[in-house]
Amino acid sequence: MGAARRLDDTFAALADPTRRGVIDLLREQPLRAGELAAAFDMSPPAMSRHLRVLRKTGLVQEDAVEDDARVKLYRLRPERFSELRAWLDEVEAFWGEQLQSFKEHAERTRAKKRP
Amino acid sequence: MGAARRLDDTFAALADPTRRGVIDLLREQPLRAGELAAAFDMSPPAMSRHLRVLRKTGLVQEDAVEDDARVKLYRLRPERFSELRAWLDEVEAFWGEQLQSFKEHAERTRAKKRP
DNA sequence: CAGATGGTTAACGTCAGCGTTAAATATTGC
DNA sequence: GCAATATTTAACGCTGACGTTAACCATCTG
Repeated sequence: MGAARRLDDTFAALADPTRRGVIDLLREQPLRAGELAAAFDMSPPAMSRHLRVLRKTGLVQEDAVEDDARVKLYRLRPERFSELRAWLDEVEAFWGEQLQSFKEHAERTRAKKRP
Repeated sequence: MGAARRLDDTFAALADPTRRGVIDLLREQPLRAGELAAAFDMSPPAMSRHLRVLRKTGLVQEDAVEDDARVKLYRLRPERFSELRAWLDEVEAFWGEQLQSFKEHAERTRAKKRP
């Protein structure tokens, strides 16, 4: 149940193009909150909330930088992506049975109509 | 660009728990629109719209059943899931470089402050 | 200490998504 | 032809997400 709720949040997080864009940028290098806001021509508060969403789902993580305590450096976190991959694997595990099931359902329906 | 838009829709489609539930059921066997509505204790119109969303993203496909032209049988369509997997692969391709990039960014920041 | 800088929270408006019921469309079977 | 069945479309209300600006907190710097 907890896992399902987390998947909800994960997919919702990824549904937003800005957030997917953020992930795309962080793929190459960690970036500061302000740099990300600028990259998407967006107000800092708006980006801040996107980052909160990504943090909450665990897709992203904020690190401090030793020189300046005001700066938050954001980077990706692999674990949650693995979870997503696990879901995909589970769904795709059943392709082979689809055709067979289709035939079975046809049988089932026909049987109901002609008992 | 078209692909990005489609990813938007795909993730948005999967963000809804009902629609993920539908996919979960269809994984085992194709089902009728009415059967799906009943399975989630939901009005037929509500389910109909969920199915429209899933159809639009191509995650699901509607087939006719030869006996009764009123009935629409829904089943999964593997192709779009592959597309999702491709996105995941792309994102995950860069894990190895993360640590290195982190160091580089630290350098970059420090250099800016002490030129 | 005063001002500037980096970031987040608060308050507000707008728009899109989800559910419901009522109506419409198409098909079946007597 | 006419009632029943399967599904979709239409119209309505509500709630939640996203963006903006203003205010707030912490930290750095001269």
